[in-house]
Amino acid sequence: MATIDDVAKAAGVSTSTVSYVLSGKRPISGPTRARVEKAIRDLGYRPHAGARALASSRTNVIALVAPLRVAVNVNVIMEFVTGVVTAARNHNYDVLLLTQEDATGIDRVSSGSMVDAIIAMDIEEDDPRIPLLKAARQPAVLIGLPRDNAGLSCVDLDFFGAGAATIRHLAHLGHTRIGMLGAPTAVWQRHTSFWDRTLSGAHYEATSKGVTFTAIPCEASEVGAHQSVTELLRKAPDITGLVVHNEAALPHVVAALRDTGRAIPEDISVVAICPQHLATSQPQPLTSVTIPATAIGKVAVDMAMQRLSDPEQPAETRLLAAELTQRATTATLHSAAENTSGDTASIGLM
Amino acid sequence: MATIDDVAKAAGVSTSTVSYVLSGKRPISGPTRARVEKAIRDLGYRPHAGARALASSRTNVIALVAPLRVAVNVNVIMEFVTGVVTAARNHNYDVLLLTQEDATGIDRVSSGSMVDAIIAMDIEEDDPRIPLLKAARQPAVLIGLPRDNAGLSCVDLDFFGAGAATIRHLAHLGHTRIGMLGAPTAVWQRHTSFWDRTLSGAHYEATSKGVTFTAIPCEASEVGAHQSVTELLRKAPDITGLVVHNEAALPHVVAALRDTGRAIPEDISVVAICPQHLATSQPQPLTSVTIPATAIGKVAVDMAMQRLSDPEQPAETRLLAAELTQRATTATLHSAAENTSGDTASIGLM
DNA sequence: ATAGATTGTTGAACCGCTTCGATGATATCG
DNA sequence: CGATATCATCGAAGCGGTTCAACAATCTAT
Repeated sequence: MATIDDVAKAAGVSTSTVSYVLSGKRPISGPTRARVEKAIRDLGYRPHAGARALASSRTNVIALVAPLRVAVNVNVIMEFVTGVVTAARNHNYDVLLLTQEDATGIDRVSSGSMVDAIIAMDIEEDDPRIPLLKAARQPAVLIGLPRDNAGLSCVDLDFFGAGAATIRHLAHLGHTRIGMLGAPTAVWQRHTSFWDRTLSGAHYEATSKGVTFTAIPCEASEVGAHQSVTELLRKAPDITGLVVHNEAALPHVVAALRDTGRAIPEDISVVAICPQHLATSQPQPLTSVTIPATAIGKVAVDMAMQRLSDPEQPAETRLLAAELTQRATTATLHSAAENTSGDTASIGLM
Repeated sequence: MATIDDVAKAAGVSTSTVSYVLSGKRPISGPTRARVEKAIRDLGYRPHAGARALASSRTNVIALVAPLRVAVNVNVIMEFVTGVVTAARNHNYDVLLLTQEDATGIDRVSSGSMVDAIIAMDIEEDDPRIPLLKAARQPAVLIGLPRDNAGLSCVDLDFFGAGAATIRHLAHLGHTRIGMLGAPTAVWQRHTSFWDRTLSGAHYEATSKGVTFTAIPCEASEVGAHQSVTELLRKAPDITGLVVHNEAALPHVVAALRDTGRAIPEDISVVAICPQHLATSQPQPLTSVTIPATAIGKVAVDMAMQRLSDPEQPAETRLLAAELTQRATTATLHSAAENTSGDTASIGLM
């Protein structure tokens, strides 16, 4: 492997000149720069990452802490990861992948100076990683919103707004009895931050709009989806609107509703909170609030880069606005009443 | 950050002694070792990864090249990644994540000495990455089996054997008209290695067992699955056995078969090639050949480590034996005949 | 013509660790 | 008892870059 000295020799300049050509931190005359660049090309020279990291205290690597268990939401996670990796490359950064499960990971890569910044996803309200991230010498960006985020940058979809938007949309269409199928019980109990916030937003909007609102958990499997639909319809048999915030269960929920003889959107309107491709790839495109996973990943990287370039930069929290797109699965209660018994309509007036 | 010199000073020894305590490459007396270890603990010392890499030409990082596009088989990919990351940690290695799309990635991390080895997944017959991997100074391990694998280590499920096993199983149950739904057209055309081999194995076994065999592609979506099922039943209306090698389409295929009025396994036996959790999590557990993704990821890492510890170690190819597990979706043609018209049975005798 | 500023390049120190050869102290043997 | 082997530790030379102070050469203003 050619070293920087080999290049310098070949170009007839000092090693520092080569370094400055590479980094652009000092002006180099045209002819000199050309000679150096030729030598680099001829020798196929590539700076040694370790040497560079040692001398400059920059690794050009960021750590990404991701939940790699076979999770309910692999699709969403994958999209986050893709967004992060792609954005990182645009800043000339590579990504070191850590699993949530490897508790020592954060400390290891941080105090070992393996990375310049850390991005952690799937953050819970009281996430055990928070103290580690605060203690790290490198800036950290969380994808999610923990209870205590002092000194840490956070990005996420405005899930409170997302929850509210779904209710507002359904209420606007005339629905007054609304149900919600959410995360699996485990996520619910873990107080994963996104889920708590969706629920609050929905509750808040339901209260202020005066509509009844019933939310229950939903497992990710086909069987679980059927059970949850059954239970929800038992608890609140008169609902005409349903919010589903569970990517994995989505298709099964739709199927289960049909199995009960309910037509979508004639008998029941359905709005999802999920990545866009999931909403549009269904046989009947779903009205949905998009989870812009790729965009969030990109913002996370950008925030990390910002804090690297200006260490004085204070931590900030950025919540991306929720946008609801109406597709084929929601309709006004009025038009629904045309195709169904008067019961539903009268209930709507209660 | 404390350096090795700080530790040496605190322990009253030379820096090299500290280094040898850490690496164990030279014997150190009990008392000395104890003093050094105490100093390390007191100072919270962690070796600087860059410095270490520079001095030892070992980074303790491996690169993993993964297809991060939202692929049909996110679940499987995720499982490979998990297997690799977990296994890597057991060897005290971290994982740098590269995307397939970033063509420069392999060369960058290789010639920049960012990693000690490279693992590439989702290999095609004539994969454009092969020349890059051969040119790399670091050992490479492929998950998949390209046409030309000289000098490269490969691991994969024995997909030829898997394809053969599905046919053998169905033939053993008396089925003589067998259909197969495979990868999407794109994968088929790309000659992704696993799919070609499954097909060959199935064909080979079908020929030798004298059963008729019809395979067509299948897209990953619900709509695509329905279309493929319809087309297959048009081309080969008399099939009593079906092999599905397409994780994403699996549940939709099952649903589509039911929609045609066929009961599983009474009217048609179904065997899948997919990760185990997918087969068992269906409402009706599927007879399947397991894709042991986690295990393959682990083997890939182990092979890489082996070649690192002994550079003379020649490249080898390891194909994990395919194992078929019978569950609820396959039955003998005889018992099927009891519940169906004589037509099927007579065709079975042809 | 000369002091001062600007531009382009260099030499050398340093980043933090590994590893090899050397050294002194003990143990082993004929 | 002296010669030799063994054990534990040390000093110093890299590994391959970055960066700073300094210097030479050229340009501007007086």
